[in-house]
Parts: sequence; C-alpha cells; structure tokens
Amino acid sequence: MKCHHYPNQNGEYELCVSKVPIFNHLNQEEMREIAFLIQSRTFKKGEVIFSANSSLNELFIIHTGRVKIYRLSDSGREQILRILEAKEFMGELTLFNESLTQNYAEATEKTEVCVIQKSDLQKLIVRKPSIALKILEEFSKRLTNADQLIQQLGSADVETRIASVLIDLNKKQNSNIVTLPMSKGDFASLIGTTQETISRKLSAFQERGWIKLTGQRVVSILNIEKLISFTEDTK
Amino acid sequence: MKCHHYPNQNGEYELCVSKVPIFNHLNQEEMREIAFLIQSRTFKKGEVIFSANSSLNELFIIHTGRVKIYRLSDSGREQILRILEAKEFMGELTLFNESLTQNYAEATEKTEVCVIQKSDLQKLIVRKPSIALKILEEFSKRLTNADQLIQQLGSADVETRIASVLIDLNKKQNSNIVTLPMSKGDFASLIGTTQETISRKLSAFQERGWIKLTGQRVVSILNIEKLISFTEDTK
DNA sequence: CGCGCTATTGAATTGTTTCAATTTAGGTGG
DNA sequence: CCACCTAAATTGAAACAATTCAATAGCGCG
Repeated sequence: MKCHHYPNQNGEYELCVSKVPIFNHLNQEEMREIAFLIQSRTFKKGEVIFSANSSLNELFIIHTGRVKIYRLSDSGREQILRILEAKEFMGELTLFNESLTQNYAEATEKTEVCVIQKSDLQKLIVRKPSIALKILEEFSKRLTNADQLIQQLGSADVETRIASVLIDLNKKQNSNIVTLPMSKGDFASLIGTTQETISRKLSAFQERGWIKLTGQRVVSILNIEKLISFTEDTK
Repeated sequence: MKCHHYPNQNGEYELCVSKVPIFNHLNQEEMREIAFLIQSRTFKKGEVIFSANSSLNELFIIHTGRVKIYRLSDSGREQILRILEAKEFMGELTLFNESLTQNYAEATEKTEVCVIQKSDLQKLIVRKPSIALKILEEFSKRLTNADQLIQQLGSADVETRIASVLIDLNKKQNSNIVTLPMSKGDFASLIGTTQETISRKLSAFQERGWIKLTGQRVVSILNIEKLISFTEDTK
C-alpha cells in the first residue's frame, strides 16, 4: 500500500475533493481546505482495504479503481454486497453507527483512494450540512440497490438474476457489448450462486442466441428483448 | 383509512413528534411547530399504505402498529424487505431520490401513522440539519440490516436463516419465549422461502429439542446455544 | 362457538450445488 | 512479440436442498 499526503507538488491535491459528489458542490476555498485533511493511498489488486471487526476511523473515497464490499459467513462463504467504483465512498457505516463493521473491502483492481478521518468529516458536516445531504442521497441510492438485490436473491431463480444483471449493465454501459465489472467468480458471489452455475446459465443464453460470450468478461447482447421478457416470465 | 389533523382537542398532538428519533431531540418550541405540519392516519390490518410506481409526496412515521415493506416480482412473488415498527419511518427513499418507489407498504396490524409532507420536511431539514443526521443514523442502520439480509439470502441455507432470525428475536426481545412479529407466511417471504419450508424446519428444530412451538406465533427457545452453533457450522 | 385463515404434512419434481477433471484466457517475462 | 504459466472458466455426473401442489389439521378472531 502506497501512501502520501495531499497536496503534492503539481497541484494534484484537488483531484478527489473536486470530483466526488460529497464535496464537489462546495466552493474553491472550501475544497482547498478539505484537501488538506485528505490523504491518498494506493492498493494493489487483491489487497484488503479494511476487514470485519475493525472500528474504522476513516472514510475512504475511491478515486480510481474498483472495490468489492463483502461479508464472510462462518462457513467461509463470501457474499459480495456491492461493487464500488470511482467517486463512491466506503467505511461510512461506522460514521453514524458506533459499532464495528462486519464488512470486508478488497480492491479488485489497482485502486487509489482518498482517506479522510472520521473526526474531520464529522466536524465538516457540522459546518457544511450540505455534505450530509449528499451522503443521504448516496445512502438512499444504496438502500434502493440493496433492496433490489434482496428481492432478486429472495425471489428470483439464478437464471433470472443473471439476466437482470446483464440488462442492468446493458443500460448502464449503454452498449450491446457489455463488460462485466468483475470476474465471473465475483459475479457469482454477488448474486448468491457459484461460478459453475453462472457458466452453465450463460452458455444456455448463448445457445438460445440471446448473447455471445467473448473473452472472460465481455458479453455481446444479441437479443435484449428476449432477456427482458425472460425476467418477466411467470415461472 | 381514518384521517385527522393535529393538534386535536386533548393535547395529543405531540405524540408522534415528541417520540420519534428524527424529531425528539428538538426543543419544545420546535416540536410544537412541527406538530402543526403533521397529520395522523389510521390503517387497518391488510390496508396498503403506498404502492410501487407512485411518487410519494410524504414521509410516514409509525406511531403504533407494524408495516411490512415489500416488492412484487413480475411473477407475483412477494419479497419482504423489512418490517417497520413504532418510531420508524417510510417513504424516505423518494425524498433524496427523484424517482418512483418500487416498494409496497402494507399494515400487518392496525397501524397509526403520522404523515408529513416531503416539501415541509425538506424545509425543516434546511433549518435544522440535526434532523438530517438522525435520518442518516437510521439509514445507516437500515443499510446494515439490508446487508445482513443479503448475506443470509445469498449464502446461507434456509435452516440457517431461520435459526438466525430466532437468535435475533431472542436477543431483541430478551426472552426465551419469542413472539414472531409477523405471520409465518410473512416470515417466509422475508427470508426468501415458503410457508411450507418454514413449517418443516421449525418442526425439525422442535424434534431436536431446540425449540418448542406454542400457538401460531410463539416459539420457546429451549437451547439457544445449539441454535447458535448450528448457524456457525461449516456445512 | 364456528368459520376462515393459517399452518402442517406428504410425495414427487426441480433447480442448484458439489466435486473433480479439463480447457481456456490472458498477463508476465524472456 | 511469442511462449509460457497461472488463474479463471467450463463441463459432466451425482447428490441434495427446497419448492410445488394437494390434502388435512388447527388456531384464534369475531
């Protein structure tokens, strides 16, 4: 893990602050001030950023890269809760909840994060309540996503869950050639199934001519309508 | 649905405001002011408070009773996301998210709610940012609960999920005689299984001597340690 | 006290997992 | 830039957990 303080010599210090939604609505002066409270850290693919049972004293904001947030069950099974990308933050739950986190965070690719101390952020929020509103917005979005995942895990079969993810990615990436933001193994962990089942179901979609698999993470969507109507079928 | 405005003749108007976490930290004067913005409504068991695809213009705070928040899949299957009880609120997601809600809310018993207009609440938050912090706390708790449910649904078998709920209730109600806060059917919908399976698994626990079923919603926990170690088993 | 909703139980069926054996992809280093 | 090597993905077959549908039993509300 590399680590350095903002600001650095070439004025890069505003990178995080000026780009992330929770701060970028502030004025120049305010952002400059926050930049001094921020540290930068870099994690390699596979490095753990924080673990369960730790009391986090900092909020991490992703600058570049990707992080998976997951839990481990007693049996050792990993359940991914969400994948975070640039501009999103993590470590927030212990900000408003005293307790220890139960989550793990691991970089799934080279990832640069900006770190701000919990105590510094708390002081900032008091002075600039608009920051709290931005966090509320993000929480709101996450809760909606979590609710959707709960619905999928609780009441859709694996094939439907996979189709739903493809449809979401198709919409989000606005392209028929979709790149999975994670390995198939992580994909499996996210939707509560196994790598093997994912493989089988994707092959089945391919055989039906709805998709075409290219490489490990690329899926060409040939017939989005079929995929959609599949998720809507009463089964 | 009954409906009346606060304040009523016998000074009951502060009931909701003075008790719920999002307002009760304010001073008397402020609470009195808020009380004038609040309406009371009563729902019978089974009544729908709001439905998917509606743009909610209000926040509902539960005064008495219980509400299930759920989604319906295209196939008509109901997935409960959470059960709300006194002092909790609902309709919050459209406060910070423009879009339509995808959730349903239904009273599972006679329920009294306090209603505040979204626009009124937004004005209040600007004047009293501490309200936003209370909402953040609640969101944080909900996100943690949602994460836990995701983990359970995604990586634990049904028996383990049921045992976990019993353990949680035992802790929350602080008694070995636990009352389910919902019907077994709703219990099934919450943990993503069927009534029949719940029945079978509870019977199995009873046969092993870990619990004793009394009536429809009462479970005596005879051996909490066995239940706990069961959830921790590598299976 | 009776009716209706809620829960139970049985048996067949299905979807998914598991474990093991291969195959493939794609990053790394020469 | 190619060959290699490892991590990732695929495929098969057996085993299993949970669902479904249907029929019965029982609680508890009015």
